[in-house]
Amino acid sequence: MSRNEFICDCNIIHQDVVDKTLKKMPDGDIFNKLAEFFKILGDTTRVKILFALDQNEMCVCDIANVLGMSKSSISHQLGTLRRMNIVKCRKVGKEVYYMLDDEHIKEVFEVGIEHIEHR
Amino acid sequence: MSRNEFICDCNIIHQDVVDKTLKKMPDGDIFNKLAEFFKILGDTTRVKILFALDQNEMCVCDIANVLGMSKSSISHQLGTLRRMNIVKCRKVGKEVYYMLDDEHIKEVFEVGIEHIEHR
DNA sequence: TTGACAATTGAATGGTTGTTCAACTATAAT
DNA sequence: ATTATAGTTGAACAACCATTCAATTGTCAA
Repeated sequence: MSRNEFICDCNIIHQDVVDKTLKKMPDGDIFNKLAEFFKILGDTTRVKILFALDQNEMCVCDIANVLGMSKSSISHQLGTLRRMNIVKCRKVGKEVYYMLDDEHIKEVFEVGIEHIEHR
Repeated sequence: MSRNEFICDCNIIHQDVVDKTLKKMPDGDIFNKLAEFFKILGDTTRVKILFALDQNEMCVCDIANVLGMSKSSISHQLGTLRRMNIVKCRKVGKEVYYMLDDEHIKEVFEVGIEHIEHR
């Protein structure tokens, strides 16, 4: 009986490969954070917002009009992006202007586009 | 009455910015594909699988043991990754060995880690 | 051919999430 | 003060998704 039978419903086939790989796996939290970050980019609306903000800073109303969506849903998404430190904003009178808060976003997009266009 | 009132619940504030941005927005499908790609990376299990496969090619059983998860759930996720052309596999007898099918994955990870560690 | 095992698959389930709706705050103008 | 507008927020709903469970396929060994 394998000692792994308690945590997994299958036998190890290559104990050496498993051990070697386990040793190289970093602390578990980095994976959660990475996935959390990519999950943010994994939505069409948010991707469009970020692309638009990469052109100009914009107020909520303008973004809503560019995307053809309601102010409310855009505001919800901007809140998500702000909480993840991907965008920041400044207030001018009644209006709130949003802009990118991460230099890497464009880089990330480019690598993603490379993947898509390569197929 | 603004002509946009029919598609959006708010008035345009900066018509020039909206027009300029709309002109720069690429065809809508690229955003769907980008989001689809990032959504795949937006899951802890899949990120771990990809990190592990970046070390060695591995069979389903070994991956399940490295992650401490069931063969079934790993197989489901590998199917998703295969359908998105992010991993590929080769069959040897009863076993199926999986490996990365995208040179950019490591790059994407690195940019993601940059974002995380920058805060 | 029978039994064992690696892997896949479909259905079911519980949790997550994006949008809508309505109510609300804050600022500006009349 | 009152009205109008920009923006936010919480609840509700529907759609989506990751894991589990059970059944199945395909391959190897006895």
